[in-house]
Amino acid sequence: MPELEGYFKALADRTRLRIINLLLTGELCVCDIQRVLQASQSSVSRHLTYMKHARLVRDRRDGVRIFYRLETEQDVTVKSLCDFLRAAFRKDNALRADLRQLKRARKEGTCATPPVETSLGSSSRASAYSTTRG
Amino acid sequence: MPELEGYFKALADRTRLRIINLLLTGELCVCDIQRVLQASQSSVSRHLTYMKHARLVRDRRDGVRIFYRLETEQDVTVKSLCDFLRAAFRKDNALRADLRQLKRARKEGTCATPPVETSLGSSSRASAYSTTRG
DNA sequence: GCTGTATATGTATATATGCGGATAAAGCGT
DNA sequence: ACGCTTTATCCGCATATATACATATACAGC
Repeated sequence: MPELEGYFKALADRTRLRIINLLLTGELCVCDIQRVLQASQSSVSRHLTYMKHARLVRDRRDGVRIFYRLETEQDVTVKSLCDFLRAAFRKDNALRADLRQLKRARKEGTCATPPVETSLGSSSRASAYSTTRG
Repeated sequence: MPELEGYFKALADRTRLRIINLLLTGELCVCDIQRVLQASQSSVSRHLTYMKHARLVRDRRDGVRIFYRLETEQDVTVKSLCDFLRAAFRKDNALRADLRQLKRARKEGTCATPPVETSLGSSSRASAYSTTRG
């Protein structure tokens, strides 16, 4: 019930802060987060589940993938919390580095934003499934 | 070094949130906090020490007492964090109740704000020491 | 220096939580 | 139905931390 404490518990971990940092740029699926952060799959999944229970993020299924995004529409508190985080994260070099990695990953093609198809699939992403258009 | 995580760790506990809620109204000494929150002395002291190490609060000695206040002048991040907290705390009934208790305590006379001396010491506070005027 | 008050800390215990590796479950394509 | 991919969960282990009780420290006044 005291969900405020829950928010802070959810924020009290480095890995989760890194994940939120990425999600502040938009929706992402688990495997993208895993790749950008170079973290183990179980770790990323567990942290996302944790934040889901804390009502910090929301998930959405699209085929095999689960996309996560910040819970900003529903909850006003989370919204202002994210505003604070966005400002505070700018001062953190490691988090900025993660964002650069994400940008690089987006160019190669993440699940969320498929690669710009100049001719055809030229990305080195190893994935047997199409991203959205099933 | 990643102090942001430290802030959130410090906020990820109900008792510490209650303490911060009180400190948002101004400086307080340990015994006042203890009395208002009805918490054990060691608990209050430990939590304050924890938040001091996290650089969320600052302490100041005055005689026997140690006064704690939020670290809002020094750190801009803490300042905006406190702005967020002030707004979020208003929605929490238990925290509002704590504030009412604090107000009541202030009337009887806390260490921080001694009772209004209409004639002489009429408060029931059990304390052998004067508050500031030593 | 002794007494009493205020605060901090030591110890022991219980609980929470992080992690990696393995495994399970769900969905897609053939 | 089977295999592959993605995600979630289970297991064992290590660490962190909240708590209560007891004790130690710091300070003021006599």
